[in-house]
Amino acid sequence: MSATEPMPLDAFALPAPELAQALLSTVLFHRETAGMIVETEAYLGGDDLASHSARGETMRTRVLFGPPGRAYIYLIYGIYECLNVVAGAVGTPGCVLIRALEPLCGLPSMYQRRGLAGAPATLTNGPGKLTQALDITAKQYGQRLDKGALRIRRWRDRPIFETAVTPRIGISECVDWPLRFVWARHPCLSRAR
DNA sequence: GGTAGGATGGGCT
DNA sequence: GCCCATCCTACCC
Repeated sequence: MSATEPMPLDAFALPAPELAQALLSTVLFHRETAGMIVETEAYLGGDDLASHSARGETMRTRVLFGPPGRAYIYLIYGIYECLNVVAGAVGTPGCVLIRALEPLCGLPSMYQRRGLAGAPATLTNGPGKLTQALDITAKQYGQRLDKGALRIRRWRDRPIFETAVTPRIGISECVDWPLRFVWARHPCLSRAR
């Protein structure tokens, strides 16, 4: 595959469902490790009751209401961190959850951070797994993703792949909304479909 | 192949 | 005090 190039900050200024699709095949870098994004979910503002922004702006959700291209990171089940990319414009609290990567660089570090053996796909085929493998924590809350230590870059020549759309995983509201986007049949997805 | 249960802590009512 | 945008292990087909 060809080399990567920076993703300009204004490329993140899309409605969450469009950004979720645009982020497929881009590469997430942090601390000597990197992986290609193959699974995302869009979370909307307004009437999307599954979104953390649905109950308004709080200390935790503050970054969702600001400019796009920032990291929204939260602790889930007291154990795992989940990484989201803030989408849209100021005041529109959409975001994109990064759910799975294909490991590309620094696999020994990923195995060490995960503390488990297994196939490379198991390093990053889930939202809690990939943050552990790339050492992404609440310390990165609010950071810009177009440049810096935690960054997203895109291939100069975007690979050709098929996108599939499904409902989101693990939520109890808006369960049928088609807002999960995957690289179809990719071996590193968190679920087969 | 499958599922049931526990870990664990911050956010919110 | 309850609820999680999860993961792993144990156990059962």
